[in-house]
Amino acid sequence: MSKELAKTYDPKGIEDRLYQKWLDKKYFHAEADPSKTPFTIVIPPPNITGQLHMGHALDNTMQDILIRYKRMQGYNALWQPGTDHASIATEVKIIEKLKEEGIDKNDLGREGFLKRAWDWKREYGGRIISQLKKLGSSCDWDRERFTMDEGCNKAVTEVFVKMHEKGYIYKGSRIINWCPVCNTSISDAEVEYQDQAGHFWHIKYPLINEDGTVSDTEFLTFATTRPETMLGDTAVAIHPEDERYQHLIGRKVMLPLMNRVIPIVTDTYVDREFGTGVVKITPAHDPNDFEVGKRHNLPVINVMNDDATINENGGKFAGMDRYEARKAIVEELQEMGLLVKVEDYRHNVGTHDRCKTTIEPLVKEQWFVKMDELIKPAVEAVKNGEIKLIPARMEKTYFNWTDNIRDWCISRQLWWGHRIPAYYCDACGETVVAREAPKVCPKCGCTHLTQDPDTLDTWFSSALWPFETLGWPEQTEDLKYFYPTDVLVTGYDIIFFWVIRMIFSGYEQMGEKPFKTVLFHGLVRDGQGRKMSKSLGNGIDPLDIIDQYGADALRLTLITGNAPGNDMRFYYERVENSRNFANKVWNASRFILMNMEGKELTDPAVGDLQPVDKWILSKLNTLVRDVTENMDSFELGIAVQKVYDFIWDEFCDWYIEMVKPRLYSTDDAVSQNAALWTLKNVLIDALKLLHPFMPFVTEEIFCSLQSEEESIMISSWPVYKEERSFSKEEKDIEIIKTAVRGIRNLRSEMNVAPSRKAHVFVVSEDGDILNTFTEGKLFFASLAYASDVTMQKDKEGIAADAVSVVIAGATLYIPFADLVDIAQEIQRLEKEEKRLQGELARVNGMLSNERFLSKAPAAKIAQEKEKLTKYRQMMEQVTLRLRQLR
RNA sequence: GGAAUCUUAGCUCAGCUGGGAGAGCAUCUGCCUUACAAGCAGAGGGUCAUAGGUUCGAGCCCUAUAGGUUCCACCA
Repeated sequence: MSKELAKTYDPKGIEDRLYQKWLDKKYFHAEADPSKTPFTIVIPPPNITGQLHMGHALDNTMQDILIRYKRMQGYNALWQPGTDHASIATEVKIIEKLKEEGIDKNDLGREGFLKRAWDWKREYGGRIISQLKKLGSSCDWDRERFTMDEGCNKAVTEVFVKMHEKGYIYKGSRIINWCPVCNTSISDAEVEYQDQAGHFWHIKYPLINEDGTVSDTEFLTFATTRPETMLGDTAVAIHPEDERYQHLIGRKVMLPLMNRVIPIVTDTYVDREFGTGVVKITPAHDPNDFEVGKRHNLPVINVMNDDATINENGGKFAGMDRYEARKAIVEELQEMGLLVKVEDYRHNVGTHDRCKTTIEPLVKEQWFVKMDELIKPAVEAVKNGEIKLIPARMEKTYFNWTDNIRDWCISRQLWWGHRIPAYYCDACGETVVAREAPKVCPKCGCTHLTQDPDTLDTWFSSALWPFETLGWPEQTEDLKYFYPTDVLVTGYDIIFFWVIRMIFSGYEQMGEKPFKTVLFHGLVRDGQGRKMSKSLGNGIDPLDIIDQYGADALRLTLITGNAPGNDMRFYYERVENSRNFANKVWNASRFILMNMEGKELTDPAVGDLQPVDKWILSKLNTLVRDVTENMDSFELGIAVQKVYDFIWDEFCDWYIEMVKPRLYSTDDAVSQNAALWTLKNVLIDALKLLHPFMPFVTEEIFCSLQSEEESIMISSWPVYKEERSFSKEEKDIEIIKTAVRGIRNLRSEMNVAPSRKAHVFVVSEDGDILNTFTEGKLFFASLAYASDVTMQKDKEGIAADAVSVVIAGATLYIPFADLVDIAQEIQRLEKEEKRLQGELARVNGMLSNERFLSKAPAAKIAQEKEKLTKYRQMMEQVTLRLRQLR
């Protein structure tokens, strides 16, 4: 046990060694076991393309804290890990890599491309996992899953087929968001709106006269930000009640450049106040126009190819890029005298969140999930508290989305992902959705069927994550035991992408919520509050921080002062502080180990414990209760702050200092044993409370105190013990602390050199000297040791003692009250008096209110009565003390 | 346009259901005291954005105003 511990804590080597030990001992592994209560968290699966960033570090630290806490509490804790195939992100990366090699995706063909993708997955998929391990994550790695592994594939197909059977999945021609660069459709959630500078082109279309000729005097003027879409115009719309245009209802206009006669329709979608009150209608290239077109049975003319060039429907502009065409069209309209004016205009443009390309709304055949029915249980669950969101304000964001939900476009024109299990008959075109590829067409008997080339949105499989990882669609023991999971920890930025979709999928497939609580965290920003991003180059690599300061320091930094759902800024100063704290714990432990050297500890009788011992035990006891409460309500930042304060302030700065003289003198073995015993036991419990946050340093010390074979991570979480609550001692030591501070201040004010020692006389009310001390290295420690003498009480229970201090030849007689300054004391007491008056009024009011007495629970009434007594006593004391002081 | 959220010490932020104004860093003073200078002991520094209101009592609840951040929707 006695090994030399370094003077400063160096996490290097220690962390890897301990992690390997935990792995070897299989501490992270969980098996279904009906004799124990499960506690389950599924990891938000990181992308296989990903590198660990601060967001991951925060997310996984929080999960690890919860898992370690529950594991110590005796729960069967499972942290289910895995990775996500991240279809589009991965596909883009692979295409980039191929491009470097001079290979085009299409040259490889689907099979060849997928082979490359799987190679990529094998090469890089494990990278982020090993990075998570550096962080200390106690995931059950034996259960690692991948969203495209066999089980997940099965789950995806099963869900698709089932939902198709129920009519929740359908194929339809809709206007979708098309990314011309990625060449795929994307869902609404993937569109990111950016404020961009653009233009507002005011254009006029000539009206058609009654005789069918094109008017050269009558025009209809409107404004557009996208003139090139005019090629696909099939109407012009006005508001039905717009007085300015009543005479035009029923007439037609000539679409210039295309020489197409199109109708004027009336629709309330048109805002009379905006622009000229006239809107050109392009059903194929604008979501709103599409809806208008449907209402008026307008033809849908698609004028664009998938790469956003104009197609053959665009007449002579065919082949041009959309922006080229825009220029050409505007020029031509100007020549024709149909361009009225051009204004600068800022507006929001939809872009693809991955590649930032301006998306093109296009009408395409795609697969959709019908949301109106599916979303209902998901809304209900949050409304009635079945699923709790933390912080609660996230519910508003949640409902904001669910209330305005639209059908989910799930097909992607990509290769990397789950292929849609739909098959088309080559002969008759019949669509078959099935778990297995059909051999013959059920309609015409043809044996040639082709599978839909599209794959599914990556979030389609992520939505099944909480149950597919536990074995679904098989009814496994794991699934029955661990589902529903307990907590989901994630960033608020993917509430729409992922959280909601998991919730409705859980209810739809399992008939049960996927998790009980969702704990949201914010973004980790840089020191200037900016998002960390590659393009800015302001990202801080968590692995660098771990390398430099240790994983414990990183974890503590991420958790302290971080409230749920709030963004935080990352500062190196704070990491240093965290590292310093690890060092503080290390050194306090070293001190205790040194003093325990060669001593046999025995459990002391309660009577052998000194007031200081009882004080720290009592403080610890309260801490245990508070921290446990905070942990249970997911207030991790508050919990760790309390542990931090206890260890640094109460334990190190006061208790250890106060206890030193007992350790250094050999004349009282009983007292010494009590001190050592207290030191060791308080340290162990404090380490346990700290372990979820700082697993490595706590384990290292724990093993030095106990034995290498043991582990703090499977030790039991401390519990509140009534018999360890010593309120009298707590109060006494607090008074001593005040006295000590007062004396220190006095010395400081008098500017006395530290070599000049003070003499302290503890004097009773009658002026009898009860004890004397000489200030020295262990000056206030002596005071504490003698606290039973010092804290003589007067009849009213208030410390009436005083101290005399002799410094540099001058004798000062100081009643305790003076130490805190009489004026201040009076002020404080007056405030207290006022507070108590208010409190008494409140409690009195309550206890004389019959409605309260009849309706409130008995416990509450008893509690209030207790308070009343307490407040009365306090009031008496305060009044008395005030009289004395005045 | 709708919504959320924030405004607390020089900086960055905690402060849970109303009762003590706090932490880290920074600044200043004094200390290498045999666990720790990555430390110890102290100090200074705040009308808790502004104006009202509710309450015995408001950083916290309500209303309005100003400024910031974010999300959603998007009017061509």
